[in-house]
Amino acid sequence: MDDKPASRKRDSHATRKRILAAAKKEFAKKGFGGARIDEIALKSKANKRMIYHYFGNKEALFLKTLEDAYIDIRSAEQGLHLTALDPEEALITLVKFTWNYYLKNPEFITLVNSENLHKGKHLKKSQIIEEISNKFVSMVGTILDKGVASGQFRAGIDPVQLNITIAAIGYYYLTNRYTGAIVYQRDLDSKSAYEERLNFNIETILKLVRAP
Amino acid sequence: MDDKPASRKRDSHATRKRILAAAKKEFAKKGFGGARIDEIALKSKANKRMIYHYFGNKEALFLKTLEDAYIDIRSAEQGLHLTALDPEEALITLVKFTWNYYLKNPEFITLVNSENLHKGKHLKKSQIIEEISNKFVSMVGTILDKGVASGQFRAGIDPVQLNITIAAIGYYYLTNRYTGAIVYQRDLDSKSAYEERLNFNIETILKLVRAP
DNA sequence: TTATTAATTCACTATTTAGTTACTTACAAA
DNA sequence: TTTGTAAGTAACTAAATAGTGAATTAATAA
Repeated sequence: MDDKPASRKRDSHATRKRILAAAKKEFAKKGFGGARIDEIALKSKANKRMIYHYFGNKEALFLKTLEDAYIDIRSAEQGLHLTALDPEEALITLVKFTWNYYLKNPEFITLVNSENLHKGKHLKKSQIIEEISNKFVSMVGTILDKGVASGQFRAGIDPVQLNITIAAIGYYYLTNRYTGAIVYQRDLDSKSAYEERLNFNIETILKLVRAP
Repeated sequence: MDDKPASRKRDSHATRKRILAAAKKEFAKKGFGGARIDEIALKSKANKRMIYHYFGNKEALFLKTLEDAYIDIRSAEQGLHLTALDPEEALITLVKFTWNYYLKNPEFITLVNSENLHKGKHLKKSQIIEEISNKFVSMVGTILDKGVASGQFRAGIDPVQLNITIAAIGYYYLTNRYTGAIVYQRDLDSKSAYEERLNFNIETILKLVRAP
């Protein structure tokens, strides 16, 4: 029936995947400095030597993990086909998507935080990030232009600043919800708290872009 | 002339201060997991044994460092006397202050990030944080109430959500400016980029709160 | 002066760490 | 069936690592 044997004992592709999955969890959980190669080897059920064989060293493994995380979010964004929507609907969809992606992929946030702690030294070496970012950056620009043309949005909004703001209002809340809960003495981590925040964020962005 | 000798050879107060200053830098630079006690001992020119003598262990030292950071920002905020200002002026001042504090105290951001990576486990043990946070949280509530009463602000804005948003739009930009510069292919780290962002943030908050 | 206390130092441990050397084993093409 | 290649393993190293035990030294109060 199967073209390939059901249980290959040697499978470099599968081993690489297991290592990357374990690395994502470990780096996300403890940051680059706190992550342990031995732990990644254990959790991926790969021999530690294979990590060095496939990825070279800890820093290169971190970069690959980070690249994969960016590729995942950017391709999911492309799948939204936002430029086909009504401009206001497109922005609402983007705010919701961004929020839900961060919520469901908490590793993304902590990986990015860890990389910024190191001032972007790993990502700077990446060949792929710039090209996958281009489409993403121009997307919001296109939405804004359409909204200005239709009279729904005011003119002169910088798409990069807007993009950063859309990310910020979701990202900050989620990454800092633990200290936030202590400072604000409120549960920020429940389903109803999430709903409330998402609605507030949509409101924030719409009030920012809408024509007077 | 001097009441106390100019160069005391034994000075527990000074030693503690040097240790805390070095710990702040080290934890901020490498996160809790990446920070090294030996490095803190070296940089503070204190014997490593003194760190354990005064602070117990790495986690307790981290908590003390974090507490001091929160105490510093909260007392600076209290010094603004925002509730005495016109409500709109008060919010603008708070947005500016928050931005400039993050910019001039980058350790605050990375310490808080590191603590959130560990889901707030250290700060939860803090006795002092809740009480210093109370005044801060109610401050924005008072400003909002005054603005609603004067007709400048719309009613129904949650002061906690607003507070989080004011922090978010500054914090996210600054903490993620390194990966941001790569993704957006723009220098986010120059004086003019800072000015531009601060203006955008003030606009975002005013459009959010102003009465229609 | 002397006894007490607290600041400081030194030398140490047990464990963990990233990374390596040298090997064995499965597979597939010839 | 042979043989080259790549997947995988085991055992190791040198340097770090958080944390300690026990001694020494400076200031101070009696």
